[in-house]
Amino acid sequence: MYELLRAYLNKITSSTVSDEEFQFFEAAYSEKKVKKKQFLLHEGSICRYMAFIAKGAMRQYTIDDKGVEHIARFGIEEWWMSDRESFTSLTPSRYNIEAIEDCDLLVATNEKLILLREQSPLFVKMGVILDEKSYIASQKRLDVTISYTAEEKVIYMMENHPQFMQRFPQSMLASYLGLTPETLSRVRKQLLQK
Amino acid sequence: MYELLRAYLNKITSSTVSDEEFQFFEAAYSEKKVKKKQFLLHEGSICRYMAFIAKGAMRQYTIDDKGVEHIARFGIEEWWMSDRESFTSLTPSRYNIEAIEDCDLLVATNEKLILLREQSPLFVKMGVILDEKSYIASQKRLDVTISYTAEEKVIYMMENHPQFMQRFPQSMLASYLGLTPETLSRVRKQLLQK
DNA sequence: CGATTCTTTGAAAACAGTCAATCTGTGTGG
DNA sequence: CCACACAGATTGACTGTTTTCAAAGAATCG
Repeated sequence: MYELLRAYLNKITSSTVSDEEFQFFEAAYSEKKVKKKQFLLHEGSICRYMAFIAKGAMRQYTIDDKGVEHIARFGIEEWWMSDRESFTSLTPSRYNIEAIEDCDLLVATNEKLILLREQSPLFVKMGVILDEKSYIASQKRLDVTISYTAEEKVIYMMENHPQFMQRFPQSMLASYLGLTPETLSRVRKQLLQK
Repeated sequence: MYELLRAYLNKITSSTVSDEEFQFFEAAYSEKKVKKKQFLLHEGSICRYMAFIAKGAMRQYTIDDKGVEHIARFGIEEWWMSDRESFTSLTPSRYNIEAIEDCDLLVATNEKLILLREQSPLFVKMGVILDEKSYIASQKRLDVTISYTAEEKVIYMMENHPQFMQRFPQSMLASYLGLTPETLSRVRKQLLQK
């Protein structure tokens, strides 16, 4: 499991982490399994873990006043899951993080990461790169959400996140795109006929 | 002008920056004025500056295939403007950054900031805090955009960004919210009648 | 196999968008 | 300083897309 993290670290930082430096990662992260339909985080509690998905699929979502779920993000292999606000500032989270499939995770607490940040320059580098990637991704998603029609959203999803289309139920994909499940179903049908 | 940045730095990091450390900031940032309707960044060119708005108002936007403008963000006093992707990776930007009012800016190039990052721990701290804030803000905006009706969006805007409502033209506010100017106008009228 | 959950389909209603005309306010040049 | 021009905002009528509600069909799980 740690080898997956190691390979990911090398890939994302375009470096080769030494055995010595990677030992700090092994000390910081521990293995955790979360079964399908179980939660890594519940709304109202503090997010204790920053989790690296070695295997499986998860979703992070809120529930609004009307009881409607809104999916903030999906995660699959090689993605990170956490409510960063809650994680770093130790405040109660408004998000739920749920396993959609059985998951193998590598998790670290905030204290461990503070230590790791001092021990490993590559960890710091990874953090900067990830921040930037997630910022760019959320800008793009905002753009899509604001300006695309239902059909354009679905096409965008199929082209840019085909993995998601296969692994998450339609109703969740619809919520992610800001559509109703019925609309998503109809748009898919139309697109298949072309 | 530098005093504004200094006060901001103290506020955001909950610290008091020493004269010594702040000298590095003064060396890194230089003053720049941008007049109303002029651009800090044009689509297709590389974003050379990370700008702190000391005075004025700006917007950052893209133009899509159909020629429609989409506003990614607004900025007023004490906000930062830049296309971070272009700025750090020196790639051509797809954004425009335009002054909506005459602006007084403090700008730094990427090289200067790399240096500043080594000189000033407070600058690094500020960077982490800003990343987090902007990430949280964009998650929230995504939520609003996906799940709110036109009326809810306008109410959200009035409650959370009243400064924007006053300083930016309706058409731009509409674009920011993913509405047409007509719809924004109608919703405002309805709300005033209540 | 039965029960539950998810997806699809249909019809009607609500919502926001489009197009076009009018109104308002601001700034500019005569 | 006034009058005109221009851009932005409002209003109305209409259109089209998406949602809502309800029911039937398919898939999944114990």
